[in-house]
Amino acid sequence: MPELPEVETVMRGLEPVLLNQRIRSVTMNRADLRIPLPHDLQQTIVGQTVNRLHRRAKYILVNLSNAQILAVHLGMSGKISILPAKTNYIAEPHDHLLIDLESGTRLIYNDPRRFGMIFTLPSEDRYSHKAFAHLGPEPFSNEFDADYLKSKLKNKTTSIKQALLDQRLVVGVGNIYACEALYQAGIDPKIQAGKISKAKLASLIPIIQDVLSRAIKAGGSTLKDYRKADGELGYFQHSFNVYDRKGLSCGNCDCNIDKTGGVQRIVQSGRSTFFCPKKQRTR
DNA sequence: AGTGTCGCCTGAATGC
DNA sequence: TGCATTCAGGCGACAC
Repeated sequence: MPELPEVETVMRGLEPVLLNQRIRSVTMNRADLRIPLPHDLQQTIVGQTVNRLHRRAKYILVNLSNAQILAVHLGMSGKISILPAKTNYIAEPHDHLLIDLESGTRLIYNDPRRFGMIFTLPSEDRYSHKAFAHLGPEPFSNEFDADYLKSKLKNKTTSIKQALLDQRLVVGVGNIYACEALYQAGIDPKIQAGKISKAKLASLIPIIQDVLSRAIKAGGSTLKDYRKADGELGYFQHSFNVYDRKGLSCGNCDCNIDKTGGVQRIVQSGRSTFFCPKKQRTR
């Protein structure tokens, strides 16, 4: 379940391998992802050199020498592994796309649930493309400040938890880090987004940034489906305060779990929310 | 326009 | 044991 830290980690892992490399060939084993691989992927990217890698929201963007961008979204279960040159490739189930570089390195896109997305776009369409046009600010940008948050959430009747998951408000925050940030801010995930004071929202911003940057430092979180680009495990999951801790103590817990029942799990529009009812009461 | 719900998809975990 | 059900969740599509 890659969120911003996981995508950033994968992007950083790919950068040294891909930068200034020429794409030698592409093998599409299976194109019918939920959003199908473009049929002209091969002719768009083969022979091109990688000029730059970056990240926008949960997309990895690869700038190519022909002014096209290769965009990769890992969806729920997408993984990219790096097979060094002269290493024997052992095919795994769900290896949908192989990209071979001039260096001999092979990149393998594997995605059991096929929720991921891979497509190309002209770099000039970077802001107008429908995948990116609606996206809100990056959580580390200056634009993402208390004034912005307060004005965007004004009169919002939806819960703060759901609001944080909306990529039009701010990008990169998914279910795990929304839960963790609200815990750290002491905000009740159920309360209406429009009812939170500006001061409280102001405090939430550096907390979101802190949770995300600590997760990036730890190499992301390893859950059922996600690993770093080099196949090693991220370890931020060991730092969860509330996520996936139903009935257990929260991070800074000093409550009597036998009495309180510990971390609670509720479902908000089909998504699990984990929170500590004692520490998250702020409105 | 804003909000809520569903479907996509597979594998792991759980239930009977 | 084995089969069936539930759950995970990012995002697009759709309904109201």
